[in-house]
Amino acid sequence: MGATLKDVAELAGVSRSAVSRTFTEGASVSAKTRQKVETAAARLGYEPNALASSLTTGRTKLIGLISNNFHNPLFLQVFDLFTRGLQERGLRPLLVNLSEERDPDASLRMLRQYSVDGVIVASSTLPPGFPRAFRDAGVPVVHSFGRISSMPEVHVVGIDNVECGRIAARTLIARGHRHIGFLGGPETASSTQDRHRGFREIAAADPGLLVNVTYAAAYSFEAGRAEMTRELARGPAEAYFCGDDVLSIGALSAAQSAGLSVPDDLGLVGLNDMEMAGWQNIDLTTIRQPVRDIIDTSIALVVSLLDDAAQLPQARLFPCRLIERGTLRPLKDAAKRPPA
Amino acid sequence: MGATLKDVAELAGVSRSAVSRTFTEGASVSAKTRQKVETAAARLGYEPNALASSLTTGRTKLIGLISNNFHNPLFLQVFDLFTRGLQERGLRPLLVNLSEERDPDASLRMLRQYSVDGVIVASSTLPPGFPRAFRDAGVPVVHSFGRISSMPEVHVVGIDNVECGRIAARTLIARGHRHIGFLGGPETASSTQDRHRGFREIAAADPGLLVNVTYAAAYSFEAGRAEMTRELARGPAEAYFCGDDVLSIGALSAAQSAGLSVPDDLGLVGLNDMEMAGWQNIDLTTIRQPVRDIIDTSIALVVSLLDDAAQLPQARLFPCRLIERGTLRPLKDAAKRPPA
DNA sequence: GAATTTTTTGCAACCGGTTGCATCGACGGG
DNA sequence: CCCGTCGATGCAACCGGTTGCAAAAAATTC
Repeated sequence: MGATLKDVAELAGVSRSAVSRTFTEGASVSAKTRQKVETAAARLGYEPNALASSLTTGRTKLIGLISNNFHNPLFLQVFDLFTRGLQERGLRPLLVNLSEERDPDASLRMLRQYSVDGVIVASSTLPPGFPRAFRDAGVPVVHSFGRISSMPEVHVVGIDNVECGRIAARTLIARGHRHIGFLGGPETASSTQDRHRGFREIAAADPGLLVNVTYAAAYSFEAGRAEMTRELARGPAEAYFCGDDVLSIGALSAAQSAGLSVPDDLGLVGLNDMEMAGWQNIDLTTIRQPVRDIIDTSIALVVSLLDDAAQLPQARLFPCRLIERGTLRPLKDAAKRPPA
Repeated sequence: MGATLKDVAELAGVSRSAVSRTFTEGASVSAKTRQKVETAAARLGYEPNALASSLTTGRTKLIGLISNNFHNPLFLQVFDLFTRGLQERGLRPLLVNLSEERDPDASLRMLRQYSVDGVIVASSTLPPGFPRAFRDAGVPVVHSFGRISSMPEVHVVGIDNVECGRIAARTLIARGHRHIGFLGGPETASSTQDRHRGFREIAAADPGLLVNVTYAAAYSFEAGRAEMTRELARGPAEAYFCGDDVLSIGALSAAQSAGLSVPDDLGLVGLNDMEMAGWQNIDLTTIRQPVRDIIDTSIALVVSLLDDAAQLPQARLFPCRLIERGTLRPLKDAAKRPPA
């Protein structure tokens, strides 16, 4: 359908190599031939075939962008930033949806068949087998929003979930609550486990503190609402740390339906600080995850790995911080603050 | 890095063609050679290079998935359904973010360089130049969520926005409102124009009806909230049709901040029925856009165009329907209903 | 103006596959 | 037993590019 190198070469009256060189950064071509080639190419509407060239160069500039978070509003922003960032660097995201029962191996084979130059997994969990499979294939992998470990199998960029748990617990205690709650996502999620660990650690250091721990079935509105409804029936804590903003909004909804006033009757702290947390009719106090930093770092990392895939897997983590809004009561009185 | 056809051929003791054929659907290979080849391939961890084969077959199975809606929560669902649907058919979505000032021509060239087999544009507006450029290149284009026209330049799958405007106006009138409002997105958006047309058409047929028309600066929460705040100051209608759910939620928030009770003091009808419209603490009455149907149809269409790109551009539209929730008062009394 | 260096150019091989064509062998029929 | 048929196989050319190498051309030096 489209014009090829040969067509352009013939029209311009030069060799195919000459044409190839004019389209290759930093190749040696005289101004005259370049001129001839460019007018010929323009006339034919020629575009070099990136796939054909990848055969000899060994670079496709394709990056597999893998995720299973197609229900978390935060990830719309994540996809936006990833696609923009990759595009700006001349890389093309090949999007892979790993939701549901889809066989991860099939996706893995697919990515190898398309010889992606690198892979970014944007998900808290990494499908088993991915690290080894890609290492064997020599394809760099960056795990964004992943669990930070001291001995990572692949490069990880994310937040310190344990520390988030600590921040949350400290915050709830600082607000004067003596009965606090942890409302996590699925108990099997490593992010939930890590946050619980940090939360428990701080709570345990405070004798006499009452702690409720409960888990929602999913990181979703419905699950949050259902679990909080159950919790209200069981006898709730005064304030909860929820493992995600959507979960928090579900819990908020349950509290409102029960006629409770937030933050007076029930306090809530979320996690993520997704856009809607700031909406005035939600106004969620939450712990902000530095999404932009994580993504920028992930992209920079994958770019650097393109040149040198052999770097030892590292974990890079970013600090999170509390965003004060309306679902948690303010500090009781100045006296409780540490002296300035 | 990975094993090639040649490696497998040598290990299996057959020709390269034999190997190629065992991996090609419907090629003629004896059971014996297939066996030899498969064990050799398994031993080497061989995966055929899809890009190399695309060179001769002329098919890449890559589909450009273009969008500029990376801020509308509906589109997370849209990406989910598109990626899943494409994957299930063995197609690979190459995601393109057309947000902001990015040069559409650059994306266009990129898609040609990667020889995508087809393009799906998931956006209400189509970048100018796309239709011709792709037609010239012989690449099928499907415009999802696009404006329906009787003389489409490319295949369009979407909803009838004019009819949505009519439905909204009829609904507001049926609820007994005599002063109704249209709160659109940006006035330049064709979707907004079409909806306004339908809305106005019905309103004009009802003498004595008061109509406010106003436009938000964007399809966003903040814009909806700001515009409704202004409208409340100016003297609002009794009930509004908002051009999008997020916009509606912004308007809802403005009403709540002003101390108005919804739907008693102010009625609201949104459009899209995105997931959060059903959340109990939002509970938005809205017009549902059949997202799944649009996407399934778009994918089926692009698949059929892969075999026969010459089909004349068609517009396929789906009906929308009102989803009754809590932001619009119910029908006043049974007497007003059409007799059964 | 000749000798030397540097730049430009084309040739040909190669990247990893596919495929038309001719050959080869096996098999069934007469 | 010979012939025709047909499936299986390999050869070689091709898909659309890139690149090492040597020759040609241009620029520089003396």
